[in-house]
Amino acid sequence: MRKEEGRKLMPNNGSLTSRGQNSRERILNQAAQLVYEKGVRGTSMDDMRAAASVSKSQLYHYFSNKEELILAVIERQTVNVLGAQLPLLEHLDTWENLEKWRTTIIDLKESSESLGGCPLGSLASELADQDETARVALMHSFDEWEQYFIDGFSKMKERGDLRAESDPAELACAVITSLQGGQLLTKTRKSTRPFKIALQTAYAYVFSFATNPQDVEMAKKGRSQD
Amino acid sequence: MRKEEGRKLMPNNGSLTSRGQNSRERILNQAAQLVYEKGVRGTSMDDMRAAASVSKSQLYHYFSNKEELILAVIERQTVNVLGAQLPLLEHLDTWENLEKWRTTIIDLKESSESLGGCPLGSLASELADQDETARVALMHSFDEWEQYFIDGFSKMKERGDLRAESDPAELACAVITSLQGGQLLTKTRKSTRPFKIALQTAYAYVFSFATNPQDVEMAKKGRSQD
DNA sequence: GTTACTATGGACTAAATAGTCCATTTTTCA
DNA sequence: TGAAAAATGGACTATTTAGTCCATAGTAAC
Repeated sequence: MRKEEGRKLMPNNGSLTSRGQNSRERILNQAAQLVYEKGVRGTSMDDMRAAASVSKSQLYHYFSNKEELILAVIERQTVNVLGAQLPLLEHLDTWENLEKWRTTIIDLKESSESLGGCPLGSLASELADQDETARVALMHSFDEWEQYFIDGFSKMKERGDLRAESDPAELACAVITSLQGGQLLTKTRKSTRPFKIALQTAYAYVFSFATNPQDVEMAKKGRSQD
Repeated sequence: MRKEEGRKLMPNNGSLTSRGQNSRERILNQAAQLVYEKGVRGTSMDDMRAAASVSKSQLYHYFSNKEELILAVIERQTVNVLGAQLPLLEHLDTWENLEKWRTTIIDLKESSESLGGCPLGSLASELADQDETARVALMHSFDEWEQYFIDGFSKMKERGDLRAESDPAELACAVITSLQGGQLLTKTRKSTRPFKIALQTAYAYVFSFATNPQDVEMAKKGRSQD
């Protein structure tokens, strides 16, 4: 009961007690988890209420309706997904680091028992056609994700690792779309094979714009030797 | 009222009158359409009932419950999706025909107003984790789809268009996953750009196994001249 | 026509759903 | 300490949902 530190005096955000923040967090975490497992329409407000061990009035005290809660879930999952890869995302500017990102998320996928697809992809598939606000939010999540790749590829282009006719934005889009397709098929087939093939496909496309293909080979070797 | 021909005597399948078949078809078509637009959980049995202009008892006369109806929808959408590309799918064994398939489905996507994603992909995203029977059915749908590519790539390999170290099954998987990822992002971004980039990415991967890259260039030129 | 089967209409139920409302408890801070 | 604000408990409602049931109408074939 004494684990939170930034306590008392001056509510951290819009007039929320630390107790209140705690409740709100619990709701949001449980909601994100449930929605990931059962989908938005497959998760009732009461399911989330029960999972978070709060009362109905609390649920509606912190989120005025389901739509708003789901919007918060989208933001939360964006932070979760990008956060899990953040240190790697920030340095996607060498062949070696690019390789490291790939092997890391493949290991992540392979070690997890879920095979449940990407939280953002699942939300996008369910909501893009139903809720314009959610669609735009998810689009921005993908923008944010792609931007790390755009930045990395741009640096590689400036440095001369990628040829002048390469388009960093296009390559970034290729990586994210492939990854999403891979997640979807992997979830459907309950096998990581499509995921790996999809990433391989996207990478081959990126590599095809390499100025010195030997650099790419070296980066791969460096990985497998390690 | 006289449009159906295979009428009378000997019910075409399990004791269904032509009138009955007509009702069943109407339900299935409307269900497929509604589920495509609003998702499985977003479409109630009553929605489908109303759209098909049938009574509750009819709905449950032809489909014993929602799960079974959705299973029928999966089969129907598989036929719809593959059927729309069938003549092209059956001859994916030259660079030129491969190009023709790509340009055709891109044109299809671009001309349609929907931008609503692939019906099979959407179903897979919603159901793979929820309904094991549906997951397996969808997996088989993707198997069937991929098989056309496996067959085409195998022929190209035998003929020497694709190098010996190429793996037709892997290339087929690359095409389908890319396509699905492209559909998802295109639906989220309301732009056909991701769809086109995803296909471009998959094709570049396939082309990278070409024995004679000039053949590929010729096939592309042949398209753009036409 | 009569018999047997198929097709249809629609009322009905039990459970689940999103959301409201008000009373009570706990915390803040002057 | 005491008033104001935040947090909580939980009953309640109106609607939607999947699914049942029974009665009636239509059709096939002898």
